[in-house]
Amino acid sequence: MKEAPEDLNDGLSRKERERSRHRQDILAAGEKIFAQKGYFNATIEEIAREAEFSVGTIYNFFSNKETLYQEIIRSIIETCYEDFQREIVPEPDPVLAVRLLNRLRIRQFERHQGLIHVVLENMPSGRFNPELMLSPEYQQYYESYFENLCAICARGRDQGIFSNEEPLLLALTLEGLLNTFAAYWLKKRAGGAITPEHIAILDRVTLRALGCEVRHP
Amino acid sequence: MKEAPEDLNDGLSRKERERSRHRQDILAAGEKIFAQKGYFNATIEEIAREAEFSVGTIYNFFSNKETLYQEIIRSIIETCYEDFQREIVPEPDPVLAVRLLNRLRIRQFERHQGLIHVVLENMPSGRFNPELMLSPEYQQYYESYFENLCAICARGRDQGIFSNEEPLLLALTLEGLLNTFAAYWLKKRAGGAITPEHIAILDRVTLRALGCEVRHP
Amino acid sequence: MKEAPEDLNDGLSRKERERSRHRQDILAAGEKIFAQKGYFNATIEEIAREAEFSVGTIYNFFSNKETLYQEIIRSIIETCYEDFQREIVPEPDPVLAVRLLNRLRIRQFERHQGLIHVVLENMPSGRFNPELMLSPEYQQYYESYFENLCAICARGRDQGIFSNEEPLLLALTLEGLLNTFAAYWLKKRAGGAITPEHIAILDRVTLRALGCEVRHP
Amino acid sequence: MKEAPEDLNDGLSRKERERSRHRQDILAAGEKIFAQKGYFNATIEEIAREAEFSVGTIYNFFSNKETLYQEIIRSIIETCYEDFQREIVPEPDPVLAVRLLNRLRIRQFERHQGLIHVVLENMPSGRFNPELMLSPEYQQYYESYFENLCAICARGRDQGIFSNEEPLLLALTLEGLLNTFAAYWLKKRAGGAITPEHIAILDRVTLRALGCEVRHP
DNA sequence: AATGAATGAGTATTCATTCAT
DNA sequence: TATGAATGAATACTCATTCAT
Repeated sequence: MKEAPEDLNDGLSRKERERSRHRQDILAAGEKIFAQKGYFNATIEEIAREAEFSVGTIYNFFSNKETLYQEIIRSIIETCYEDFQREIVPEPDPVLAVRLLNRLRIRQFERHQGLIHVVLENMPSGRFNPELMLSPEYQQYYESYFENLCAICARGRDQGIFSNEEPLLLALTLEGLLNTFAAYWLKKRAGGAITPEHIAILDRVTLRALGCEVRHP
Repeated sequence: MKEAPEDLNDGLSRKERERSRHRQDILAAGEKIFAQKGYFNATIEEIAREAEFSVGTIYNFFSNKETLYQEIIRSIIETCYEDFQREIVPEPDPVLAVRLLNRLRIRQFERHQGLIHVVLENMPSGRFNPELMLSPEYQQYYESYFENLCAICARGRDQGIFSNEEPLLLALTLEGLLNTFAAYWLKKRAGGAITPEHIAILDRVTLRALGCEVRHP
Repeated sequence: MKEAPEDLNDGLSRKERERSRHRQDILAAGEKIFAQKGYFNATIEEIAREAEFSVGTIYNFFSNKETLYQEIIRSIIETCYEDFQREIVPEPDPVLAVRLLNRLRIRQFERHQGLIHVVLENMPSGRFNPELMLSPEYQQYYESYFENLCAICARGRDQGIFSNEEPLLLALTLEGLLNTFAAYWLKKRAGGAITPEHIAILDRVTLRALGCEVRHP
Repeated sequence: MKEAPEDLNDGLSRKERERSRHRQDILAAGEKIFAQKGYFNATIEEIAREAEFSVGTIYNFFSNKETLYQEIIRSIIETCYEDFQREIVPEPDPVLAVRLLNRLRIRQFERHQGLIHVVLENMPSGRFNPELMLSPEYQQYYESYFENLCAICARGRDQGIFSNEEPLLLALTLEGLLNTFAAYWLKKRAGGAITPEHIAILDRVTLRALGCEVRHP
């Protein structure tokens, strides 16, 4: 009878579910430590301690430090990407899409604090950083993301709402402002969170930069 | 009379000049290797090889790897800062100042490729990166830079040329666009340099984002 | 029932006992190499080779060379101190106590050959040696040792057996003679061990110096 | 005319005298630094700084660090030996000779503080120290010193003043007490020097240990 | 002779990775 | 599977010694 509810768990046995949970624990511990210390200053031992596993167990799940790191980043990228696909892409109104993206990005910055810069630096619009080695397979996410972002901008432009510019330029504009303001506020905030006022500013700034006159700011 | 030619060399003796040159050579080698590999993957031995000195000589000039790195970054920051003070700050016309800044930043990106991200991430508008440890003394450059940038934006706003926004927001806008576009073009370029067309786009995008209607640049 | 045999091993598991044995092996190897070469000429690599472990393993047990050295010296000091407390202190007869101390010290010299000088030079009666850095925590052993030694001398004096001198002076006298003769014989001996004749001489010399007339020892 | 006085300078030219003086300066600087830090922690650079010469100049006078050290120790040994030959050996009265030796040794301890232990550890009665490598040529000084010391003790014994023991044992006794008390007082003294009272104690202790009854202590 | 910059062999230490239990 | 002790390659850093000026 104990086995019955497993049908609800993606068809995984108890063993499999446990293994999957352990894997998640290690990823979470890794994200925490890498975010605190950076890739080179983090040690497997410390991650193991944080995950409450032994060093050897880490290696039962991930073949080496590099792989563990890439998996963590991959999961961040995937989560960010999926959020974008789910929350932003289906929105037909370009202005609303931008507003939603502003909110989403702020959330992503807040949630992934110490590692978001790795995601952003590997974007086409991110600064080249020789230390941050992302395997090329992540490129597909970035390309798809940018295509969708361009599509939104193209729609805005074609509807005469945004400037009559190449969509890619509009997308870069959006990215640049979004990331710069979010980074600035998160660095400055002394314990305080991002407020609705911040969001309002971000909406105003991004929309104006896209060439869209904003009424009541 | 032996002393005469020295008057032209900052009053330095040949020995002193040679020492200064060697120091520069090491800094140049360090910049090259750190830019290629990043701080942690660069080794003193490789830097020494690049500089055509022995390992020990590196340590005669810099007390450790960290110090060498900080000195390299410091010199980049200082150079960037001085260029800004000399070329941009004295310009009374806000629009022209922005155009000049666009050109300057592109040059800085091109010149310092692999390390410019360290400078930018330590700006108030840069992303938090636990790996990029700059000693707090550089803060003064950043503060002064931002103050000047805000002053330019304030002038533009007060003259009714830029949007009626807080100068700090205008400055962040400018920074965000500048760095995003420069990074994008430098990552994409397949050997090709930044062209005047790129600069024209940058002028158009930044000025529009600042709220300034541009006719035909 | 599996637990039964462990009760006989200080309650340590096999793993723990093995770890403890390895630690002892490293300490022994360290004592041997440090004794042969001295602190600065000994290398961790050589100690590791002697202990039949890798370099890294040494560092799993001791955080650095200095600590390893101090632990070795500490264990010698503790052993010497405990022997003294067990064998000498309880002896009520001052003359017999001195005789026993003579024998004990000779044994200690023989057993710790190359490192006994570190112990002795950190005694209040030892020569100042800037190279021999013992952490101050060992002071307590020395103080306690000297107090006990003084107590023995005081008893001998009060019983009219030793000279009517300050006990401290008697203790220093004893120390000086003990160490000087032991050192001399151990340096000179060409393979030969310390003989009963040597001990007899030591008894005669020390007791006479303490002011105690010896008949036929 | 300036050259005339040189006849009084061992027939050395000004050049030669200057060179000799520089050599002495380096030896003095070396003694100071080696005494402070010990052989391994002292650096040639620091000695050069103390001597107010460059590193290269040190090597013009001494072929390497080891040699410089040995020369310093040699000069201490020679000085100590010569003082002994001059002040103690000619004294016919054994008791007075011991008293004079006590005073001399205290002076030597005071003068050579940080390096006297090197001299003493290389005596036949000194503790074996693997770190202190004295070239075997110094052995002659030690042998001659001990022979003379034994001769004094033999005289005292033959005159019925000292115990009827082997002179070598008497000599070791003397050495042991002398060095132990001197070391103790020098370690303990809080700025205060060795006083006449200390000397009186030393006389009493050494003479009693040699079997010589002392009247008014 | 005096200088001090350059050299590079020598070593302590770290830490990702392995593997026997 | 989980463990954690053992491994050893990699590297920063030191400092005695050399040598061109």
